[in-house]
Amino acid sequence: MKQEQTIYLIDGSAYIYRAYHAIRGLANSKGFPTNAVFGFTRMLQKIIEERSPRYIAMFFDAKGPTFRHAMYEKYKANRPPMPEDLSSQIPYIKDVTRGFNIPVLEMAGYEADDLIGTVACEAQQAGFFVVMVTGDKDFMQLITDNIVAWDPMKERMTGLDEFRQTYGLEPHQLIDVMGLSGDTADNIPGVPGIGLKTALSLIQQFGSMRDLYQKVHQIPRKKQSDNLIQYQDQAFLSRKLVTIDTRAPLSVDFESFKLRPPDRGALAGLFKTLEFRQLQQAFSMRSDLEQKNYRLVLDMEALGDLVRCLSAAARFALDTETTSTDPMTARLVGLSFSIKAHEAFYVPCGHDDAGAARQLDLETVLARLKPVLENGDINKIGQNIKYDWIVLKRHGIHLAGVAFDTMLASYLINPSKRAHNLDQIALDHLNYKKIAYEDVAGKGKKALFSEVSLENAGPYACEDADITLMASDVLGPMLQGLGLSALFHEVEMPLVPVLMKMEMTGIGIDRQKLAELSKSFQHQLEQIEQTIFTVAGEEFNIKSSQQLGQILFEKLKLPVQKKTAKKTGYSTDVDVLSTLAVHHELPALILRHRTLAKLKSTYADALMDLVNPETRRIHTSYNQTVTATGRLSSSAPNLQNIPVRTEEGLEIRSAFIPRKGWHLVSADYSQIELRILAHYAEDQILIKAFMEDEDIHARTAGDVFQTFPAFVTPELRRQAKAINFGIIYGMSAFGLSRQLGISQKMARTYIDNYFARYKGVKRFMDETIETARKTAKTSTLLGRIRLLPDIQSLNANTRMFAERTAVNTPIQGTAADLIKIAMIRMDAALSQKGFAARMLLSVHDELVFEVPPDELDAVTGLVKEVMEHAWQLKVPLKVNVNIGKNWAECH
DNA sequence: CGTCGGTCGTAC
DNA sequence: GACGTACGACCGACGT
Repeated sequence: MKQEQTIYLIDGSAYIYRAYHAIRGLANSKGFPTNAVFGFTRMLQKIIEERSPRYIAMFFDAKGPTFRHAMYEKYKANRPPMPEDLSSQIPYIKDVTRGFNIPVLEMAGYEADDLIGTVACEAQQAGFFVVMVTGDKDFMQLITDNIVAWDPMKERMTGLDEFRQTYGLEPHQLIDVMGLSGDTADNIPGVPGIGLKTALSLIQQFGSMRDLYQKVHQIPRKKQSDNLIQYQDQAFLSRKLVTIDTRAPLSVDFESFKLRPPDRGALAGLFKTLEFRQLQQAFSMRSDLEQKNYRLVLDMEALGDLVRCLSAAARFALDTETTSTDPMTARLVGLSFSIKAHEAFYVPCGHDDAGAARQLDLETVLARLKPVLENGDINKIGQNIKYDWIVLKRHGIHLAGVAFDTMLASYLINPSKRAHNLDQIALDHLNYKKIAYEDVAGKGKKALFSEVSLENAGPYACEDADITLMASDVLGPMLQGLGLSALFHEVEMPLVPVLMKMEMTGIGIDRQKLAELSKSFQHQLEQIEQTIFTVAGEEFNIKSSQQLGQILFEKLKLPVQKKTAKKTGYSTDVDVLSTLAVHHELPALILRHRTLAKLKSTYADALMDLVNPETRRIHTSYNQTVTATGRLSSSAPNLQNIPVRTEEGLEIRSAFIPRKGWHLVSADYSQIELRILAHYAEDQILIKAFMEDEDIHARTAGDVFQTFPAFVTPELRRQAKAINFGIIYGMSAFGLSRQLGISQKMARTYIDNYFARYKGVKRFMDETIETARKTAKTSTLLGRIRLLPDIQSLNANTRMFAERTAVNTPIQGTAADLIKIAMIRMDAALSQKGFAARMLLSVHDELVFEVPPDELDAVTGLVKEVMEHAWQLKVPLKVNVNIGKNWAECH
C-alpha cells in the first residue's frame, strides 16, 4: 500500500563483512578473491527481486577515523584491520552497486549508520516509508511508525510493534540501554558489570539514563549502584557513541534514489572478470534482432541466391538443425549459413508443423547445396562440426573444406572449462547472450526442433551460424597469440574427420554373447542376494551404500575404517570391504555382488541397449573437448573403460568382434608415459633402460630396493610398478604406503631411493612446478596448454594439487598428442594405400582396427611403423601389436 | 517425474 | 589432505 513511497536504505558495509564470512574460498581463475562480491551481489539481487523497491540507496562507512574517534580514541580499537582479501574486493562491490544504477553514499568522518539515519529522518519528513536494510540492532533506535528495519538474510522485519514486543521499550530508549551495557563489538565500554539484560531491565524500570541517575540510590544492589556512579561519565560517553547522528551534512535528492534498470553491459563485463558465469549470462547484452539480417529461405529463387552467395564466398559458417543430439540417428530439419557478421540464412527442410508446407523439400535443398558443401576450396566454419559432418554424410553430402571448429578453438584456449558450447563461447568471447534453445523448442525429451514453427526457428538457427562465424574471427587470433595454431590446424582439426569415420564405422557386437552374460550375471545375483539377506538377518537394498553402512557398522558393529570423502557417512568401498572380510563373511558377499551388478548393468545391458538397429554395431561418441589434459573421452557408450583385468570382465570384452572373416588388431604403446617422462627428464638411467628395451618396472625395483635384477621377485616388481605410476601422478609417501600396505617411513625411503637414483626425474618435476608457478600454466610437447591458477594459491592443499597437475599434464597430455598424430597418419595411410581395414577404437595408448585377412601383415606392420614414429623422442617408442577374433584375444 | 550431488567402480 | 584423467550406474534428497 505504501509501495509507491517506500525507500530502501542499505547498510552496505555490514553486508560486505557478512558476505565475506558466509562464503569461503571463492576466487576467479586468476586467484583473485570474489567471495564478498558474490555474496553482496546475491544480497542485492534478492532485495531487488523480492521487494521491487522504487527508491533505493547504498551506504558505506568512510575510510579512516570518524567523529566518534574524536570523542573516544579507543572507539572500535579492538577491530582488526580489514583483511587484505576483503579490502581488495571493495572497488568491485561499489562497481556492482553502480552497475545496478544504485547511488553509493559515503562521507568522510561518518559511518554508514549516520548517513542512513540522516536520510531516513529526511525521507520520513518528505512522506516516505523507510526500510533500513541491515542486520545491526543499533539501527533499531531509529524505528518509528514510518521507519522499519529489515534483515534480508534472516528474513526479519522489525517495526514499531515488533520492537516494543521484543524490548518492552520505545526505540529511542535503546541508546540508554546501550549506553549502560556498552557494545563489545565496537569497543564501547558502558558500565562494568552491566550487560544487555540488566541494562534493559533498568531502563524499563527508570525510563532513561537521566532518570536512572537521579534515582540511583533506589537500586537495591549496592555493587550495581556503586558501579553506575563510579562510571557515570563513561556511561554518558557510551550513550553518545551509540547514538546515530541524524544530522549529517548531507544533501539528499530523493529522485536520484529512484531505481532504474541496471547497466547490463557494465554488469556483464564485471561478472565476466569475476567469472560469475550465471550472473554474466543473466546480464549479458542481447543485440536487437531487428538490427540483424536473418532470412528464411523458402523458395527456389531464394535458395538459388543463397547458393550463388555461398559459392562466391571464400568461407562461411554453417549449422544444421536436427531431431536428435545423436548424429547417427538424427534427421535433418534445416541448415543455416552465415557469410558475414549479422547476416544469416535459414533453409528449413524438415519441419512438420502446419506452416511448414511453405518449406522446400529435403531432397531439393540438399541437391542444390551439395556442390558448394562439397567444394573443398570454400572454407567451412562450424561449432562441433563433427556432428554436422556426420549428419550430412548420412544424408549423402560429403562435406569438404572444413577449416575451423569454434568448439575446438575454445577448448585449446582453456581445456579446463566445463562447457565449450556456443552459448558459453558467445558469452565469453562476444559478450552476447544467445536465444535459449529451450525458449524456442521447449524443454525435455519432446523438445524436437522439427516441431518449431518456421518463424521461431529462423532467428534461432540463423543466430547459431552468425555467432559461429563471429566467434571464429575472435578465436582464430587468440589461438595464434597463445601459440596454439599449429596444434589446432595440424592436429585437432585433421583429427575431426578421423573420429567421424571411427564413430560412423562403429564396432561389431556379439549380442547373443552379451545376452547370455547378462542372464548368467542375473542368475548369480539372485543367488547371492538371498545369502546376503540371510547373513545380514534382514532384507535391504544392497546397492545402497547408505543402507549397507548401517548394516555393517551399526547392526553388525564391524569396525569403521573410514568416512566417505564428503563426510556424509561410512565408506563401504572395496578397500574397506576387503579389510572387513577377515571379520565377517558379509563383506566378501557384498564385493561379489558389486562386481556382478557392475558387469551386468554398466556393461552387458548398457551395451546391448546401444546397438544401432540399422548397422547392428555400437557407435561411440569421441569427445574432443572434454579432458583437461588433451586426451579424448568416449561416451554413449564409453568404450575406454571396458573391463580387462578380471576373467569375467574379459568376457565382456570378448563380445567386441570384427566383421565376418576379418580380424581385430590392437596396437598399444608400451609404457608411453614413462618413456615421455624419460624424454622430459633427460634421465640417463631411464633413457638407457628404454634404449635397451629393459623391463622398466623390474629395473626400477632393482634401483629402489637396491638389489640385483636377478633377485627382483614378482612382488618387488609389482611394488616398483606402483612407484612408477605414483611418480607420474605425484604420489606422496602417505599414498604409496596406503597403496602398498607398508609403513609411511618405508614408503618415504622408497621414494627417496627413487629420486636419488633418477636425478633427472627429480629435476624435471622441480623445474616443471617452478615454470608453472611463474606462468600459471603447464604445457605438452606440442604446446597444448592447461591453465593452473591454483598453483599460486595460499592454501597448501589447493596449491599441491595444482603442482601434481603441473607435472602429470605434460606427461598424460603428450601421450595424447602423440596418439592423435598416429591416428591422423594411420587414417591417411589406410586411405592412401587403399586398404579396406578400418580404425575402430582409440583407448589412450591403444588403437583397435578391423582388418581383412589379406591385409593383416601389411596393416600390422604399418600401424607399428606409424605409431612408433609419431614423434622423435630421446627414447624409442615401442608398440605391441596383437591379433584376435575378438577384443579379449588381443591381450 | 526430472535434476543433482554423493558414492562407487571400470579403464588408461 | 594425501594419486593423474575420464564415464556412468545407482541412490536419495529435493523441487515441480
